[in-house]
This record gives sequence, C-alpha cells and structure tokens, in this order.
Amino acid sequence: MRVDADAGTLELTLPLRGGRPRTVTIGPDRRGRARVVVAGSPPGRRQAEALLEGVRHVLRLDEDLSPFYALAAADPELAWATTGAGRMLRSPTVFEDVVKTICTTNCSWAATERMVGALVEHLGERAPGAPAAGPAGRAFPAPAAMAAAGEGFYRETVRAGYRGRYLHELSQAVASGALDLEALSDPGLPDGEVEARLLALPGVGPYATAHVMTMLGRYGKPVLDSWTRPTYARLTGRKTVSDAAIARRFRRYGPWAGLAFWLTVTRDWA
DNA sequence: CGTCCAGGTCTAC
DNA sequence: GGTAGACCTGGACGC
Repeated sequence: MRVDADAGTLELTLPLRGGRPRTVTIGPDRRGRARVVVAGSPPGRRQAEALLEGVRHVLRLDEDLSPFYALAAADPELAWATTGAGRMLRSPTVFEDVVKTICTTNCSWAATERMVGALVEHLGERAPGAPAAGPAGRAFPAPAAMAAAGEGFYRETVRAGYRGRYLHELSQAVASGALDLEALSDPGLPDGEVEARLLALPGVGPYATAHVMTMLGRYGKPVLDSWTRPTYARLTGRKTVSDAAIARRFRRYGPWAGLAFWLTVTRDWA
C-alpha cells in the first residue's frame, strides 16, 4: 500500500479469489467523489465489482459511525472528528491484519515495515504488469505461501527474530484449515468470543488483541502500547497516565471508546 | 564498544 | 491472578 499525500491518493494491491491480484489507485475525482482506477488491462464486470468490494472493505465505507459522531459532538476534545474522521484503514483480510499486528510487537515501526515489506516482496503474488522485483504491485502473501516458507526464510530474509515461529505457526494453522481467522469478521460473534480466540493465537497478547479487534470494527477497548500511552500522557500534560485513567476518560464512549482514544492520540495526523 | 528500547508476549514461578 | 526474565532485531545513545 502506498499513500501519496500530495495527490490525495491511495494505491493498493488487492487479492482476488481465483485470480491474480490487481492494483488499484483510489483518489478524488473532480467532483470530490472517490474514483478507483485499476492498473493494467480493464477488469471484467465481476472483477471490477470484487475490487470495489475490496476498496469498500479497506476504507470501511459501509461502517456506520453516526453513533460515535453523536457522542463526539458532545465532547469538545473530539467534536473535530465529526466531519468524517474515524474510518481507520484496514487490510483486505483478517489474516493480514493479524500478521501485521504481530509484526508491530516489541520492535520499532521501521522494523515492522521491514518485516511486512519482506513478506510482500518475497511471498506476495504479483499483479499483472507489476515489476518482477520489489514489493510494488504485490498483494500481501496468502496463508499457504507463508506456511510453505521455511524457518530460514523468517530468520534470514524477514529477520523476524522470535516472531518467525509465530508467523509460521499462524499461517500453517490457517492454510491447513484448522484455524479460520476470517470467521472473526462475523458481527454475530460476541466481543468476548472474538477476544478469547485472538488471545489464543501465537504471539497475540492483550495489545495485539485490542489492535486486531479495532481492525474488526470492535472499538470497545483502547489500544494501549508504548506509543499510545506516552502520546496520550503528553497530550494531557502529564508524565504518565494509568490505563485505568484512560479507560475512565473514554468510558462515556462505551463501544466506541477505542476509536475515541485512537483519534485523540492521532489527531495531529489529520 | 555496551546498554537500552521500540506500537509485547510467553513461560515459570 | 499477578509478576520477573528471556526473547530477535537494529537503531540511538553514552562511554
């Protein structure tokens, strides 16, 4: 995925069931509406619809944030968000979000980018017309591709350290059918059930669980880590802030507490 | 050079 | 149920 802030565009390569991935660029048209441009040969009708569905999913265009906006409007600290903030980017699949989240644990953001970049570059399927080398124009690897890669790949190429075992175990479980991560998208599952299943995954603890649940649109719990905690403390003019204090501050948001917290700590990104 | 730590988790008490 | 210690990696920092 690549963001061009100047052009206001987002480029991503989406996997397609039963076919090569395709790269799309999302940007504003002259009317200020979203336009999706597919790279390479024109897609067929079915493929075009699948790509649009993928874009809707990644941008959460079908998510109804109005209950959150109603709460934010009454909060001077977050009223700014009601003009359309809060559609956090997510991955096309739950598997991809879980893998990426594991790659954020106990390391710098630069290390996360390096690990994910290596996975995409070496295992990701190439969209037609994409460069033969490099990560550009490649989809995130399928579970089977990650399962087929050996331990040496995770150690020497991805340089994932001890995370390599988690990534390998996870992808093998998904590829074999023993684990269905995509089922976690089911809105009918209670939060507690999703939370328990995520916590049971290798390399997934409380932080990663909260983060993946956020990606799943379950915003009840703030994502607390070594970046969000100090950032929130700084914003409130304190040296440190307890998790309990954060929970209290955002309790009024109920099931939207995590989204309110995230927007608070990332406000200067907008 | 060594130590610390970054968008934590696991295991063993 | 709660808490030390270990854990890959690489960049930042102090000496």
